[in-house]
Amino acid sequence: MASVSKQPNGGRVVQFVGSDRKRRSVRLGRVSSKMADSIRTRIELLDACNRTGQVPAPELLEWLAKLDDRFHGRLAAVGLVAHRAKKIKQAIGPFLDGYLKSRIDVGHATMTVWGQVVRNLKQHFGTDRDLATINAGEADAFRLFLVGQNLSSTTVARRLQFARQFFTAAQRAELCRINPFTDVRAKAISDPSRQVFVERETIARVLDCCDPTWRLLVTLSRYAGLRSPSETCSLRWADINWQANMMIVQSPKTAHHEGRGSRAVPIFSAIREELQAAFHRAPEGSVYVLESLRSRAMARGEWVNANLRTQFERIIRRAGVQVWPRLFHQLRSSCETELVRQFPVHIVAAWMGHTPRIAISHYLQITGADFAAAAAGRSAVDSTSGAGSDAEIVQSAVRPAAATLGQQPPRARFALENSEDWPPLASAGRYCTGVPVDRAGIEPATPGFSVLGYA
DNA sequence: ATCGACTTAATAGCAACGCT
DNA sequence: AGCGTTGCTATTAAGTCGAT
Repeated sequence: MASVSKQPNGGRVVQFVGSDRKRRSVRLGRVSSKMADSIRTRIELLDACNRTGQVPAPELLEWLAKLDDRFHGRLAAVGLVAHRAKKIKQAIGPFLDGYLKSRIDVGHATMTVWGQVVRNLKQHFGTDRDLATINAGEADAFRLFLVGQNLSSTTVARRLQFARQFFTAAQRAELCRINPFTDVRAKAISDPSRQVFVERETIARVLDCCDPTWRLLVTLSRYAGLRSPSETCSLRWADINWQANMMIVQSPKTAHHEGRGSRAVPIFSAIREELQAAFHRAPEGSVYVLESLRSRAMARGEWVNANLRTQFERIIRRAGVQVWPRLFHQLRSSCETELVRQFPVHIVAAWMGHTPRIAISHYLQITGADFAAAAAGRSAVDSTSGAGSDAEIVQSAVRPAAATLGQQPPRARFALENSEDWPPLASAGRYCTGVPVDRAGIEPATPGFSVLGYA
């Protein structure tokens, strides 16, 4: 049926007559006679299947599947098997651009971050590079490239994670066989030097240099722990329940998680006055609390980089205060650090809109006040000024809810709802209407508003 | 009807050819 | 150098036919 012969150059060739009666040769290169013979047997089997229309045995199919493209191509050339689907060369640049474009499901900020990784990948590999040819070693080299950019370890880790995600997408599209980034990981080590506790005295000096709008923004960041600009700029007057001392904070960052598009946050004593003053100032029909900043942070209904940082740094310098790293984040972090001195971490984490685990690993700080209090034999709670009043506000906020429920005392209810990670304190989406509030009274009535969201 | 010798066509094996 | 094709020879399978 088929024969093996040796060529002058030492290579072997299997010859047979195909079903079209033409003599065909399959070159094997320099292989042992034993190997050549086993291939000859398989070629005979394939030829027989071709003629009789039978499906090759599983073992034979497996052998075929494992062949490299080159040799498989030779078998296909002589009509023994069908040609493999032609591999489309996919350049990395166009693929990544297309991938980003296709992901209409992610937010603007996510797209910005992904764009940075795409930029890095294009820089390192070149836009025309066939992504199927990138191996794990080169993915390792990309990691070192990122390290060389003087990025923090968390950034490197995160960007590698995104690179892995992009290549998984390519793999699923069958544009590459393996994901070269599967095992390329970097340990994210948080940099404690970027953790700063912004003292109340410090922020007071900064507030003195703020215009009213900025006063409110900074106050909401430092004393209610809102994310800026996403949450501060999303806050509406309709979200504020003056009587219940509670506001519903819209949270774009976590909106993609079930039930975490918004949360209830107490109107702490430290923010109430600022909020009320802003309410007085607000023009008739205002919807958003920080309308003017919002218009700068939004364009065509999408978030854009508001770059609050530049202006904030100017204000801080004007106040004669040294600029601290991660401006708004550290205000939020300082707020949470203070709050856990008064309330259990699971409650505070719920107000902050994250889990206790995130609070502990990224937010809670050790401050000089803790050392001072410990040395003086007091608990950290005692050392926080104004603790009593905030605790009262929280109690007053919780009481009506408990009354509505007519069930457990408020504390028990909180513990129940927030025992592990998140069940949301308030599944607040249901009463966030976005309807402009009538500005007639300073404490607008909000009928049907239940604090915990349990009507 | 069956067997074996002989003939012939098809196929196998080897090596060289010629192109890229 | 590597590849597919082709020429030539050897081998095998199939067909033919006469002797039994």
